[in-house]
Amino acid sequence: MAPRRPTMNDVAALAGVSLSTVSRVVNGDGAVRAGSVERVQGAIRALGYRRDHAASTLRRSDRASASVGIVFEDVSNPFFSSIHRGVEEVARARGVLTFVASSDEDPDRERELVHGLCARHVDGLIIAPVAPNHAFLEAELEGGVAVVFVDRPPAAIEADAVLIDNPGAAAAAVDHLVAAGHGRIGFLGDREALFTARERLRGYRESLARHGIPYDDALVRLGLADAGASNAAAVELLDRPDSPTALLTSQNLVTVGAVHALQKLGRHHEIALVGIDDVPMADAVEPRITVVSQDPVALGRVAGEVLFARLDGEDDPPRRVIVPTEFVVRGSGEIRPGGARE
Amino acid sequence: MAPRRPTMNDVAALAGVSLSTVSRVVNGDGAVRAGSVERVQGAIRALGYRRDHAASTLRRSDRASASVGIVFEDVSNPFFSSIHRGVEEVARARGVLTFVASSDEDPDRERELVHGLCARHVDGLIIAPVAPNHAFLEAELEGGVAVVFVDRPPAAIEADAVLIDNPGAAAAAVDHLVAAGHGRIGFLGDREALFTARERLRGYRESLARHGIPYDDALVRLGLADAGASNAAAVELLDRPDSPTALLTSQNLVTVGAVHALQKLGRHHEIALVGIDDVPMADAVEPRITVVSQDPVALGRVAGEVLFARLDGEDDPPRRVIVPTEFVVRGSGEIRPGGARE
DNA sequence: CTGAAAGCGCTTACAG
DNA sequence: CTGAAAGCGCTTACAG
Repeated sequence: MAPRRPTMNDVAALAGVSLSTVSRVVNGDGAVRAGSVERVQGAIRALGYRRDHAASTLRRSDRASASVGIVFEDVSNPFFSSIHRGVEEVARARGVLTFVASSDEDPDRERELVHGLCARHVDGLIIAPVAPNHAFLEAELEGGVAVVFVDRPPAAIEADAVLIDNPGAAAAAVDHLVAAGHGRIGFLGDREALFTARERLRGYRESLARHGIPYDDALVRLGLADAGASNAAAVELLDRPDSPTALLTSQNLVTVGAVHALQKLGRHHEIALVGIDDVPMADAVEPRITVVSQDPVALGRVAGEVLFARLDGEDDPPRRVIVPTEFVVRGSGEIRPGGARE
Repeated sequence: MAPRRPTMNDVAALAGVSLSTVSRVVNGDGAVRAGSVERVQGAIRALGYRRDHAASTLRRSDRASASVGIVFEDVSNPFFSSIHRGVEEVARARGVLTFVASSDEDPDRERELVHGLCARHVDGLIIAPVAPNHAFLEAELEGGVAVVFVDRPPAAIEADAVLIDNPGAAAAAVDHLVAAGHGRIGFLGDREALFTARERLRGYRESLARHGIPYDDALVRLGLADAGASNAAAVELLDRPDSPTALLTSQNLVTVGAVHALQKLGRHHEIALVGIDDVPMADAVEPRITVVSQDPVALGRVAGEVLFARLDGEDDPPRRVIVPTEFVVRGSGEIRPGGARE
């Protein structure tokens, strides 16, 4: 069977020094004679020794495991995998590895994942939260893990959060459509249980109000969790009397569904559309899709930086960091009522 | 500061039993009196105790940590994040958590990641390899980690691999284009250093040969690592005298770049295109994109199943599992030479 | 059914 | 500069 991996003891024996000395060399602890260092390093090479990180973590005073956990709704959603990428960039610079898991929007599963991750001694946690209450994190925080929320703030607990200006993004989209002459602007949104969905809806309403346009429930469809649901909702909405001349889609999958619906109906040159979140191939579609784009890699990078700042001992009160969005004009948002191009 | 997390000793003290008994209860080891079980469970609840997984791993005989490591080229590439999703699905059913990291196509980094993961005691590894040689894994394999390769086979080492039929996918695309009447079929491919790129090119050549079409270097562009490079290559290729009437794009980012190029040139209704790998929004583009689609979630699921079978003790010789692809006819691949639709 | 003791691979005072 | 010893939180024989 497997010939046991070499341990520090094996290295010590081969180098003819004590375990302590090997530990000092491995950790670069300085106070070791040059000759001993060489003998130890020779033994390490000869045996192919590598430190057992888990054992090291167990014993060392700071308990740092050089790993962090990330909990998303769905790791295969490009929005989240890009956030992961951003976190990884800053983690890598510190030799930190990342666990990544999907909550599938199940609060119970989110909690289980957090506990599983903490049981594996992650130094910190980055969470795109779904649970309505994160008080269960209190114990972990006291245990020393750092936690940063991303995309959505925590509920019932104080912690750092890295967000975009959700109402602002929706309002910018409405402003843009109003400027193009639209008065009947439909809103296709995700489930209201989600913070981002609620906040974007709020921005939509507030911007309408500022423009003196009455809010009309008949133009709003919520609870769209995937492209299929969005597609169906768009078809239904556009089939009604007094249907909207423009659509605001609140999220990338919702945008994809609405674009499909417009293509299917042959009304993609007639109905204006502005999405929140960029979508892949947005500039290969006809018309090209105007969006308020987030930079998910930047979101992840900032979340990672905030997390590591905490791990480095920063102890300011919890803060909210807002990562800027960008308005990307491409064509679909510049269609005037009736189908003319600006 | 942080009030130390409760340990098994704290539970034992509160429950008035020994450490061993607590361990038996926590591990469901059976042979404990019902009354003791209750007292221990009460203490666990009262203290909010949760087992330290890392310490448990260190001591237990099988050394299982209930975590696996995944190494991809780039975690934010949807192809890979979908594979991750598939792995996660089977891992979740076993309470296993996944580390995920990007090699960025750097063999050195791939090796470092593997070592970092093994130092953190992963039970197994799933790798989409970039290194030209994986002999460095030998030591880890002997140390007991299971390794499964996905998307590309290992080099210089025997291990399980989960792949698609790459030459077959490319050949199917060529067959389809030839059937539509094309004789000059361009090939846009990724770097030849990649197994998949080489194998798809081979399938392209073999299919041309079967159809009696001479291979022409002037129609082939390789080394396209991203959409931008592919875009530029397509523009350049189509600008030449005797340019192709159809394109075979060997990978999702390459397809995206080529689609952009065709749109930009206004030749998307004239030049046929078949891609390998599906792309997002493929059916929202005009014409809709015909592809040989892989199922990356299935790739990940199968890789996970093979990995866990090994961890369960299966010791057949290393095997290759081929996950089927699907030919998805959507429009772009059915354009005839000269631009007519089939 | 239960407990005392050893030990997983490492780090960290403590002496020298 | 170096080593012997204790101990991180747990599991696992071994006795009883």
